[in-house]
Amino acid sequence: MNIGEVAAQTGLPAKTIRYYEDIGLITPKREANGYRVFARTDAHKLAFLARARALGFSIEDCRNLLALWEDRSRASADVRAIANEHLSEIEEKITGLTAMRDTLSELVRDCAGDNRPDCPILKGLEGA
Amino acid sequence: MNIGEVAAQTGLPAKTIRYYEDIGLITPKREANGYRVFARTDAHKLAFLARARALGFSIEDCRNLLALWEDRSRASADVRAIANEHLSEIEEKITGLTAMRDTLSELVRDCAGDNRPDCPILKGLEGA
DNA sequence: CTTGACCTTCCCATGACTGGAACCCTTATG
DNA sequence: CATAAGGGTTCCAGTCATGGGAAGGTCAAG
Repeated sequence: MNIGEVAAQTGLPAKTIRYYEDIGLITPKREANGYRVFARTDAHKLAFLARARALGFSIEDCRNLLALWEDRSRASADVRAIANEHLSEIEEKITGLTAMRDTLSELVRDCAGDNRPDCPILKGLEGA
Repeated sequence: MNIGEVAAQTGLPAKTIRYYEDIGLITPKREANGYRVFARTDAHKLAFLARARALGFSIEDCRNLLALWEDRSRASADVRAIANEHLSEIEEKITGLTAMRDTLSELVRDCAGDNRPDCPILKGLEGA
């Protein structure tokens, strides 16, 4: 399989796949002409990576998850620890964004949004 | 006012304040010795920027908001448009993160998290 | 006179890509 | 047989909003 095909299969851009090789997440073989050859296991790894990234795991988390995935004698506790850690980061982000949204939507609600210069949004940004 | 004082006042790191000067958000004067001198208006601008950044506005949004803030003949509609645009970006992010959280917490919930290798989280990442 | 706390500029690094240039390989067509 | 299209390759630079750290100038206190 060439890079284009595996890109189409996994939904990852070819550029990203090359990058993943660069940082050592995958190690596809090469043909005589220099082209990368992706074995089925490479494609599986990339699909795994695509899903993990879609769930917001960092590249380093992905590296660790991939290692656990390939380790037949892993402990599911190790996987769970990574996932749980990530889960609380996500929840923190949601909390922060929700606070932003609430503040901002109040300001927007109070703003007439017309031709006049008077603007509660700017007043809100100006000072407490 | 020197940079340290205005940093303490606004809560912005000195590095960030220098960066804001670099990209033209503020233009503090200089003393004979080369030190930046922050007038009260500079400090106000920085406080404004700190609040806008805390609400997640991009630097470019901040630049535009700052221009509107200083324009006595602005239309509040212009401010509102920027804020509304940003608001929907925030809401998109919240939606995406919430979806991640839901998927991930399901996987975590189903994972025993013990010494055994069997792991629903990895299975979930492996394929649909 | 020296110490320590400021301040300055400059360059490099982050995360996870993305864009683009310049070039090679393969196949189909005029 | 030349060429054009559509793969592939490497390498370099840019993104966003800073942060780290080096190398050095300035200033007030002891």
